Amino acid sequence: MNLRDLRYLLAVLEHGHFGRAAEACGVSQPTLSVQLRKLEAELGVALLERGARGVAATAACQRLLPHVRAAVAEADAIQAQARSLRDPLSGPFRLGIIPTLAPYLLPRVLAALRTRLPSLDIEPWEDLTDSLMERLRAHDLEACVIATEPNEPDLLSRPLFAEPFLAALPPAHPLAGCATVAEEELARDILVLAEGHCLRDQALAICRTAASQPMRATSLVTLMHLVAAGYGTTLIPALAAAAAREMGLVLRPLATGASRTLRLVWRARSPHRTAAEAVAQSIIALTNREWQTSP
Amino acid sequence: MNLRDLRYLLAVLEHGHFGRAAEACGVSQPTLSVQLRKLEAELGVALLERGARGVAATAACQRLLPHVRAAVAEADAIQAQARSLRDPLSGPFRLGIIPTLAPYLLPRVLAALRTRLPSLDIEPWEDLTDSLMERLRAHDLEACVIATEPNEPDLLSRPLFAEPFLAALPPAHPLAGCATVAEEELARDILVLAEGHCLRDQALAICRTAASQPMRATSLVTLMHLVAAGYGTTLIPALAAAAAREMGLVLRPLATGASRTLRLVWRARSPHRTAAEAVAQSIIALTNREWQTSP
DNA sequence: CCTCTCCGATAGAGAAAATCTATGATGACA
DNA sequence: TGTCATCATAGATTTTCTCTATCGGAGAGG
Repeated sequence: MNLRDLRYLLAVLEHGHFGRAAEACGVSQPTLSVQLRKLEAELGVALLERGARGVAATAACQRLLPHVRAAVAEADAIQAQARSLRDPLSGPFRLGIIPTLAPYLLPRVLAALRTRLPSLDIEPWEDLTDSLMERLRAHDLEACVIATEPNEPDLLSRPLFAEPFLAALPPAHPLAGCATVAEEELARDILVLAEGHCLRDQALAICRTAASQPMRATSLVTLMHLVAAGYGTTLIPALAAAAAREMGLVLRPLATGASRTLRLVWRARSPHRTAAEAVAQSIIALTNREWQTSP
Repeated sequence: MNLRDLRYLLAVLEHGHFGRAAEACGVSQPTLSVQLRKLEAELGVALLERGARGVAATAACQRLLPHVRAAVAEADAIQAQARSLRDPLSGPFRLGIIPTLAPYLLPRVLAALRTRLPSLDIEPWEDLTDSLMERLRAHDLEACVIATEPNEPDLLSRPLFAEPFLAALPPAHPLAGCATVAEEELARDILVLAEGHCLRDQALAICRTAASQPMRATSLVTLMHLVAAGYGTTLIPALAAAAAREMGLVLRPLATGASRTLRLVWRARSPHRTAAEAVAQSIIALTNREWQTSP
């Protein structure tokens, strides 16, 4: 069975006339005649009653008609939706982001991304790096923003921007008086996130220490509350600075100026790589401008 | 766009593998490869991401997928329903019947018709002859049972049985004592149905008179009530005899034994003519047996 | 590091299907 | 009883699909 023949059938019924239906379909009258006879033969059911004064649907045909119309309507829907998805910079784009970045980056770029890529339907998805990469491989995400290098042959990535780390201290902390903080000093009472957060590993690596804290924090906000309450110090990424300051923390640059590099990662063969590149480009442009206007 | 290609797409997504999908579809792997590329080109959208380890749907494809599945499901529904309609003695069969016959004939034959033609879905439609014929011509009915000859070139008909007329009298009526009633005598105070009922015209013709009654009755039951109440006499078809007797009317054969002939009528070119003939045949057989068992 | 294997893409030939033009058949209508 | 309108049919042509054979790339494993 063929959608074309179903359309022929609907046309003949609509016009009640093979010739006019053929014209409407842009084919010759014998074509309709042959194809509809073939359709009747295939279904084993007489669909049309050919009278001297026009053509009418048989009762059997009337029973089938709702399904015929539905099938044709679904086909039309496929084409209509495909038309709106035709632009590579359109359609759904599921974007994974790590939790230590999402709440601080998204408010800054999401609205602007919608303006720059109006047909791209960016659906943010927040999770830990490993989960994001797994979803990316499983085609459940089109791209993700992470702070590590993916190092997989199937994946491509592009650096977006470097985000400096800052020492976050309670106001009363001895180091709060220094202009910069040496990583080794921070190490003494540093608090880090729960396992799985890349920021945890990076903080420990930068401070050349291992974690031994009794508290478990699964978000930066929790961590900053702990610091504000005087349990210790921590290392936060620069984009979280405003939130930290609002909580009364003192922020100091690190002695080495260590930073993490955020990257956009996507599957090398993904048909959405064009969109991914465009998203990367846009985030780069937006964050560069941001750094300048509100450092 | 083609239903076949949509099925190919679903198969590839289901198997995640062109080769196995091709086998499932009963075609070669290049066929799927070519056809699906063509489908992607036609829609202008990348549907599949071909990876080293299998094939996956793109985000665009996932948006289209519900419509694709729906279109294929509707096509399957068409074929399934067509299969059940394949038998010419199956499917809906809208059968028109005149009001002076329907309530008396249908109870006698409908159940038996269902037994004899179990897949034929007989839907009775009661109306006056003219309306029935109009609906028949308009393909809103497959056939009708009427008491007149259609006399139209597009229509075929077949006599079902002859139904004698009986004089219906109130018990106190002078003619109630006679074994038979002469039509001229009945004519004096005969009551007939409203205009449009063929029985009205036939009764008046048989009695060689014209109607001049003040009362208007649109059903035999009403008419019989009028007779029972002593407003006059009437002529009823034999199948209504039992109902008339139950109302206390006296029934007498007519002197001439006049009767009406019921006919089944259908469109000469209707694809349901086989069913129509079968229905006619069945009614003939059933009523013949009926006459014998309960005259 | 190199081969081996697996998988999808491609090319070209062949088969199948759809379509066209021309014409036939049938019934309505004047 | 022609004439018109309408759908069906025939045969040629074009388009589309499908096949076999083969290519090329990417992992896997020695």
